[in-house]
Amino acid sequence: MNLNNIKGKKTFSTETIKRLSLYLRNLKRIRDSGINIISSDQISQFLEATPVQFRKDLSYFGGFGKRGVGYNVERLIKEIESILGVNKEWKIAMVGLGKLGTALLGFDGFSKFNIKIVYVFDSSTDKTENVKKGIKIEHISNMKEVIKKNSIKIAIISTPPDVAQHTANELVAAGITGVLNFAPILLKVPDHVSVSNVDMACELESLIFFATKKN
Amino acid sequence: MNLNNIKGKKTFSTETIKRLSLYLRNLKRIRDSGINIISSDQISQFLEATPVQFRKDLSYFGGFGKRGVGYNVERLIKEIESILGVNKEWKIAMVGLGKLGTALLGFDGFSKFNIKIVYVFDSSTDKTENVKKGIKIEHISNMKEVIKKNSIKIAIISTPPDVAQHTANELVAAGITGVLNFAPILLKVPDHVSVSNVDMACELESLIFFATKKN
DNA sequence: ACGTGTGAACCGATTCACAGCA
DNA sequence: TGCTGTGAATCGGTTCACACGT
Repeated sequence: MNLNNIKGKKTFSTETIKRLSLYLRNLKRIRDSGINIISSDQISQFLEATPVQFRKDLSYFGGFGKRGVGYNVERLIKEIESILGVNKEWKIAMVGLGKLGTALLGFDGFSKFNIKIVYVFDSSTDKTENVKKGIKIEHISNMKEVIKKNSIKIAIISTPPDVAQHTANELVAAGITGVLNFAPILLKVPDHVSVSNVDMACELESLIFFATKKN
Repeated sequence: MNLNNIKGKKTFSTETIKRLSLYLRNLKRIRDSGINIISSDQISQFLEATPVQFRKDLSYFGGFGKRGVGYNVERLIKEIESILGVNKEWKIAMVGLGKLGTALLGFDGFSKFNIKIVYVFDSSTDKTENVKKGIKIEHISNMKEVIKKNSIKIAIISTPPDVAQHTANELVAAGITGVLNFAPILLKVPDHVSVSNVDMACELESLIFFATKKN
């Protein structure tokens, strides 16, 4: 049992954590296809990861496999869920209900991961008191209070870029410690807050480069 | 003038290209605020990149600055657009018009980058001949032909995971060389095809880890 | 003097090679 | 024997330090 996440001495990277999330999803699919035991070699065929990387990533949090045998799929799912902290439902907030925010709400792709957008805030008053898919849209002036009262920790910023930093400041003041940021700007936040930037335009533009320059 | 993208000897990474795209967007905002000349030190304040990284990234494609002075914003924008190949309009295709695909179409966040989703394919016949926002939704059986005929090079896969690989195969056969993949599986494609995976659930799950484990 | 451009040094993540255990 | 778990080696990307041009 090796716990590297001891204060000041974490040897695993952000990528390790993202991969754990990916492993988890694939393990669930493997479980659903009726497989109980799997080796790192077998699972690597479903993944953009080598068998060693899979084992190494897991080794940061303990050894969950049996030498000479492999991994118990069901147990590994439970362990990774526990490591990530996704073994309970997460209620998260979203700020900004423009085109992007509306699209994200409609997409609703997080609910099957036990992540639910339950609070949505927007500055436009005509959306206030509006209800979309059972979610009450509240005015941004209530944001701080609602987030504080309900101890929300994770928020999605889907506001226009020019108000994103201000929004982030408010969210941090309200107790948010994780931000999924869709605004194409660099958010300045305190050390205890994590920001993950999603930028599909950058992905597409780099794709255009590689898809047309390769030979 | 240094061209490292000579066959078999490219020294820059995928990250370099993604950063160029990010630089481009920020340079445009800087231009719009009326600034003509900027140093790498100044621009780095808008970015998650150091001044050296900015200069290094550019140096792979040539020296665009003036020593002792800085960079001409307008010229740099033109140069980066030319490097990425985004100095013309890109017509791209989308396959799969479920919740995610519909959300992406509604979001329409690519059009301001000169990237337009002009062909949408779906297997459901009741969506066929349908028109959304001026885009004709075609049945997937026409996909190969339409993509070939119009020389489309980039496609978005927003199908369910179980048909994503098959879709990718068809797309590659039709001449696609770049895929933005939203399906949470590993696509197997030939070497000349680039795949960029977008997985917001992974982002959120890793965010939950860091946002709750940090202290 | 000032800021760019870049080989060299550094550092962190991945991969290797093998010890350890069922 | 087979596959996991992991210190050591390797590799690649970032940062340093400084030469160069204006």
